[in-house]
Amino acid sequence: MQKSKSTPTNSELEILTILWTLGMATARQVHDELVKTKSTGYTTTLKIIQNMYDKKMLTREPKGQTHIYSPVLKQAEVQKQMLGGFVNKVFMGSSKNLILQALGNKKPEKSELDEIRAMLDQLEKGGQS
Amino acid sequence: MQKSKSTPTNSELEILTILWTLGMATARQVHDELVKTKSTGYTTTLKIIQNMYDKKMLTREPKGQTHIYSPVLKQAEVQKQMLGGFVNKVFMGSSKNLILQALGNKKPEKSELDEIRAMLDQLEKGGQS
DNA sequence: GTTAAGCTACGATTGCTGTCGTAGTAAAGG
DNA sequence: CCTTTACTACGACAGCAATCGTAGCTTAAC
Repeated sequence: MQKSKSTPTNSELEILTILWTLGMATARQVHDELVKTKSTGYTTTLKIIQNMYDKKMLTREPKGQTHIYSPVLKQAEVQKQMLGGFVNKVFMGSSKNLILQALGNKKPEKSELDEIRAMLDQLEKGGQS
Repeated sequence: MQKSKSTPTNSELEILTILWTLGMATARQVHDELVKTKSTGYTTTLKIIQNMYDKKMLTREPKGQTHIYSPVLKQAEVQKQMLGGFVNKVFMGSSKNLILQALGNKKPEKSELDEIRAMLDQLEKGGQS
């Protein structure tokens, strides 16, 4: 019996991030990317990918004797869900405090500030809750 | 030999959050608060608090036959450190994307938008990178 | 003084994550 | 053919977080 939903673990997230940039990939390809940033064995990577497949976080199609994996969820969806949990746990549900803290931590580029301002404007214009 | 730093676990964070609002408290007081939001046994709470004490996340002073615990780190410090890790893991280091996502998720109050705007202004005025 | 209540401290246990070794299979080289 | 290489699938294990039971101590109650 395989587990259903839930939030990805750290290792799973690393693999998802790679898949989001590659679009789809074999376990070997993912592992080759992964090894650039951390030291780990191939079977470890494969095992986690298989777990993710069992959890239905990934789909796969056979290709020769191997498989090509693709993420089920879009990056933005996972980010949204994880951010929601994070703001609840760490910032007691206050997005505002999170944003202020994020701004204070490391100062963004001017162009990024402008983007954020544009978002604020759009929110305000766009109306209300 | 006890472990030193690191980021608090979920349960530890729940307890820290309670201690940040209470300032200081006995294990019993913390547990009474905790039980309002989750179902757990007293010894479980106590054990986690003791772990936190061993890890030096809390200080304590004896009071009668019990102890009064206080958090070592300020809430903002822990938030800052956890936010840093989170933005790296989930948003590939982009604070901007995190902020945009946070704004998009649930729209803040007008007053909060203003606060954020003020922060933006201050950042820009203050001058930086 | 004996019992009850409340607390601390100490294992023991469970579940999950990450780690890897190994067996088995299939293709590829010589 | 036989060996090497590359991949899958399975199982075992360690570390850690969380959970709780229990023993032992101290104070209050009767």
